[in-house]
Order: sequence, then C-alpha cells, then structure tokens
Amino acid sequence: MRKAPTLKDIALATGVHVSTVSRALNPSLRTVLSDDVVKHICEVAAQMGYRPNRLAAGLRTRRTMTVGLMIPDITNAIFPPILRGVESVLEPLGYASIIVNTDSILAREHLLVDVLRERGVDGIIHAAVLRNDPKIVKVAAEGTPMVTVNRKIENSGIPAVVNDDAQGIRMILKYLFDFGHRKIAHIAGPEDLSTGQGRKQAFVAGARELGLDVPARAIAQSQRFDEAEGRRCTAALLDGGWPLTAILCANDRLALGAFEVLRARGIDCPTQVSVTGFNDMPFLDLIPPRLTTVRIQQFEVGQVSADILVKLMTDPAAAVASETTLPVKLVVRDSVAPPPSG
Amino acid sequence: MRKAPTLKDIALATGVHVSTVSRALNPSLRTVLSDDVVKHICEVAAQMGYRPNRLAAGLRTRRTMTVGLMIPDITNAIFPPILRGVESVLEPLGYASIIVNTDSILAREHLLVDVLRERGVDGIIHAAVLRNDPKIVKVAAEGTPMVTVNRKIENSGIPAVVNDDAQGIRMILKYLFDFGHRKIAHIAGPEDLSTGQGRKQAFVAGARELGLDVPARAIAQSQRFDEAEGRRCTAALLDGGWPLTAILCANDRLALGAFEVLRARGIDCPTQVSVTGFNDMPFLDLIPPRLTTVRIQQFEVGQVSADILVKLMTDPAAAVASETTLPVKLVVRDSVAPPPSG
DNA sequence: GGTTCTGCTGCAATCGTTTGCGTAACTACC
DNA sequence: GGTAGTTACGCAAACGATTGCAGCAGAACC
Repeated sequence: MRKAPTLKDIALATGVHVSTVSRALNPSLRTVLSDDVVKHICEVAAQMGYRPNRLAAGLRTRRTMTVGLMIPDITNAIFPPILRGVESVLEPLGYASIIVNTDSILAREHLLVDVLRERGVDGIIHAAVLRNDPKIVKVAAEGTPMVTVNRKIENSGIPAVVNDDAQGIRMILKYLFDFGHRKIAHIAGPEDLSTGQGRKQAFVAGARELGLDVPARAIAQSQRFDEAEGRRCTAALLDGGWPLTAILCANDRLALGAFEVLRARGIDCPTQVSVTGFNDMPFLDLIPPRLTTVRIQQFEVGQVSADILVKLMTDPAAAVASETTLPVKLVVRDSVAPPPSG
Repeated sequence: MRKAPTLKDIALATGVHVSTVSRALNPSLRTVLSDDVVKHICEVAAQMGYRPNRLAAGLRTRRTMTVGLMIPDITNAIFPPILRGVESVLEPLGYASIIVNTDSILAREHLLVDVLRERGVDGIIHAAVLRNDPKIVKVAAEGTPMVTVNRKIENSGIPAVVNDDAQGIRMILKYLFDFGHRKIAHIAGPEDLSTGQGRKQAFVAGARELGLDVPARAIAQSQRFDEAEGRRCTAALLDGGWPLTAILCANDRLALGAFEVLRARGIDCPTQVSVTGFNDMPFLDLIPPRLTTVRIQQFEVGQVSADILVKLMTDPAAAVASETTLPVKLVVRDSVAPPPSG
C-alpha cells in the first residue's frame, strides 16, 4: 500500500514550499509563479502520479466537487436517463455524484439528506421530493444549493425543473376526445407528489373544457406510481360501474398495471377500452399493446437541472428561474382506438 | 446560511474540551468518560443539531464511509437491481456510494477510478471491469479494497462475485436440445468481457458434450451487449446460410435485437426459430414473444459483493473467497418451441 | 501522610490543502 | 543610490475531526 503522494512530497522533491506547489497545480493561481517553476513542478507531479486529496481541499475550501442526487428508486426505469443527463453536465466539470434512493419515504429522505450533507456535497438535485417537506425547504434555505426535478415544492423558493404536465394531459385528453371518447376515467398519481396532484388537476380542468362529465367514480386515486396500484385502481374503476371507454393514467407504470387487469378480465385494449400513460419510459414500445403516452425529456430534464445547480453552486446569489418547464410530446402507439360503437 | 455546529461549538456550549466531545459522541470511546458528561454532551449535541463532518474525520482517519460503484451504464436495466442489493448492505452500515458510469470505455474507467480515489472512497465495487485491465489490478494491489461483480479479471487476486454462467449456458443448451434442436447458433458477448468470453466457451463445450456440430458460422461475435449488436449478429447469422433452428444469445439485450430482426424478416419466433437470452432483465415477461432465459440473482449478487467489500474494508487482511459463484435458474417462457419439422 | 493506582479529561499534533500576508530580490525611476 | 513598485515565493494559520499522551484529581493502601 504505497501512500499516495501529497503536495508535501512534491515540495520535497522539487525543493520549493508546499504552497508554491499548490499554486503551480492550480491553473488560476499558476500565473503568479514563474513559468519554469510551474513547468518543473507539473512535471514532477505528473511523474509521481500526484492526485489531489479532495477531502483535504474540501475541508479547507468547503467545496468538495461532489453533489448529491436524491431519487425515489433507481430501479424505476424513468430515473437512469435523468441521471445520465445530470452527469453529462456535471462530470465534465469535475463533479462526482452520490446517489441515494429515498423509496419515497419521508424518514429515509431526511436521513439521506443528512448523509449527503455530512459528506459536504456542494449541492443537491432532488428528484424525489414530496409536495410538502419543511425539512428540505429548511436545508435549502440554510444555503445548500438545491434544485428539484420532475417534482416541486410549491412556494419554497427552490428552483424546479418540471415537465409541462398540464400540456401533456391536455394533449392526450384531446387525442382521446378526437377518437370519440366521452367517458374517460383517470388513475391519479399520489396526492403527496406534485406530479400526481398536477396531472389530476389538469385532467379535471381539461375534461371540463371539453365538456366531459367527470363524476367522482371516474377518478381512482393511487398511493404510489407503480403497477400494483395500477391494477388496484383499474379494478376499482371497472367495478365502479361507470361506463368508461378509456383510462388516462397519470404515468406509464399505472398504465402497465391497467393492461394486466384488462387482459385478465378479457377486456381488449384498445378496441374495448383505450389506455394512455405518461413519461414514455424505456421498453414501452416493446410491450403490447404498445402504450400511447406523453414523452417527457428525461435526459434533458437532468441536463437542465444540473445546469441550474451548477449556476447556484458557483454563485449562490445567481438569478435562476424558479421554475423551468420543459415541453412534452405526444407519442402515438397502439393503445388507443375509437370507443366501441353502441 | 447558518454554519453547521462543530465539535468546537459543542465544547464551548458544554464547557469541556473538544476531544471530550469527540469521545462522548463516539460510542466505542464513550466508555472512558463519566456517564453524566456523556449524557450532557449528547443532549447538547442533539439540541444543536450536530452532524459530524466526515471530510474532516476522513482526513484524519483515512476512512470516509463512502464507497465507489463502477458500472458500465445505469440505463442498462440489469444494474439498478444490483445497486439496490449493494446498498441494502452498505447503507445500514453508514456507507454512501458514489456511482460512476464507465460506458465500458477503458479511458473513462481509468479516469473515473481516480475520481473515486481522490474522494477517498474506502473501497470499490467494480461491475464494469474488462477482462484485462492492469491499472485496476494495480489500484487493488496498492491497497484499495475492491471486488468485481458479474465480471472478473483472471488471476488478479481481486475477489469476484459472479454468476454460474457455465451452468446457465449448459441448462439452456440442454433445454433447447431436449426440444429437438440440433442446429443451435450463438450470439457471443464481447470478447473483452469475462462474461462474453465465459459464456461462449461454455456454449462451445456444452454443444460438444451434446454431440452438436458448431461450425464457425454458427457463432456471431458481438462487440457490445446491446440490441443493435443483437440485430447485426442475427442478420449475419441468418445470412450466413447455416440452417439454424435456434439462437442462444449471450444476454437478453442481444436476444431482444434478435426478436426485431426475426420479426422484420417475417420469421416467427418460436415456431420457426427459437431464441434464448441470459440475465432475465426487468420487463422481459411483458415483451412478446416472452423470452426464455437464465435468471441471475441480481439483487443478491450486489449483496454478496457488498458483504465481501465490507469485510475487506474493515480488515484488509481478511480472508475472502477469491471467487464467489451464485447459482442461476432457467426461466421458461415462450420463445422456445420445437424446431420446424422437415 | 506519603505513595501508588485508577478514572477522567485536557493538550496538542496530525491528516492534506488553501490562502492572506509578509518579505526577499529585482526593476525602474528620479 | 535611495525610494517606490513589482514579481515570485515562503510562512503559518486555518478547515474539523481523531487520538496518543500527559496530567490532575481522588481513592486506596500501607
């Protein structure tokens, strides 16, 4: 276990003071030194295989060049592309990222945000935030640069990068409407998530605009964005007795659950009941009946949020948009057809 | 931006020395102090919301309680479950993880391993290792606890946690054989990955045991484990003129590519050509014709490798298995049928 | 009462960097 | 050749925690 060389070792080898070595290795401070000294030091450093100790540097400068990424669950296929988007901007800048899975559990989230802070992250990208979370607001207010992605905390002052959920819902609602659907049910996302809440509101508003009737039993409220809840809600909808012809789901996984229940009950999708999703997660185009959905720009949402975080980290007083909304796109596949006649 | 309280602040508030506070907050050193002092300090610390600065502690102790996880690409659905497995053991122990995507590019890998070391990770779990990589071997030899997962570097002394690839290939080969297949082609994984190499060898050996003829054109060599390569290799196989009745793919993504080409050419799977995969990635059971494959224990492989890493980190001289092989399981679905008669 | 022991706490060095400040040496100017 | 202004580098104090060692009480013993 050969000890990694430190500034001191290089100073010893070159006969200069450690502070000189430090400056020589820092491009922006390098200018105050004579060129040949810089050159010599750099050569020796490279030859010794010097790698700065970011712990020590971070201790001194309070910048560790690492950021925290909070997501609900990495096995949810929607998040890996977002992470890659984030890293596409962070990594070239020299940042590394600590990723934590909150499982959408508040207590875990609070624990994990401390885990991140203990490690001195320079900022946090939070893709798992609940609609209401005082602790997170407090952490941000205390000075930790933070941006929430996909979701947001209303009136928190925390910059959010979100998708144009309202527009997406409107588009897909219109799409169903144009096919002739008039009895459109909705499987709503969790009420404690801004996406769940926002999409439901957009659904209700949009349906009203189109002059559709939306009785209470046309909306099933899920507790989580997963297939199991999709199944439960679909069953509830079907058993509710409302003569629906289409189910607009708040996200793809709920829709996948809907597929299952329909198939199990011998109800054909799309000829008997149309189904739509939201997000356009990977592999959707391979799963029949291929889901018509709304594509959110997963990679880009990551990029944009990282851009904003960088701005915040380099200048805490920087003026950044409190909310950035990215456009969405209707992805037409096979899960929508005209309602059965009669 | 209220400054986070430090040991010194607590010392000031309690009227004792910072070293006493440090000991009071450390369960294993706490015993040397009188109970009431410990109690008082803990109360004040809790009330002030003290959180240790792991940077400072790490600088002193050379342990940061963070580990590095190297994977090829998080968007590859096989890795998230492995990560969760890793974290299921690491997180309760207080470790956080820095995840990096190598994209299977050697230069990136070398860059990223330094990124990890700069941050003083206590150990590395490497799920992206190439069969031959002197730099990684060197890093491990220099004392960084490391374990490779899924893949391995032969004779490197680096503990590896792998799946029983040979057994898996044998089982699936036998399964095809029992259906009557005698002309079984293979889409091999990348030669620079131990999995690609190992599965190919197992295929050749297994075919020989069964008395099957395996001409050169029965094997297509992929460059990457992805759908595009699966398509390319399938096309090459089909165009090669060898009258195959089944394609045994080195992993699921290659098989997914095979599905596409077969469908595009109007060749029905499984009635005309059977296809098998390896890994059993998520969602496979929803994609028709549902792929018959070999299930590797993704979560468990993560768990086991983390267990080993922990052992290595807590006691560098600990005796750990140089190779741990986890059992695999045949997952029968719909992509295999008897070969067309005649 | 002096000595030894033990139990508790303080002192100070240390980890590797960064950075404000001080100070040589050198240039330039009158 | 004295003064002022640069230039180029060294000095030393941080950052926040850990830990070997020292030291100070009080108890215990003869």
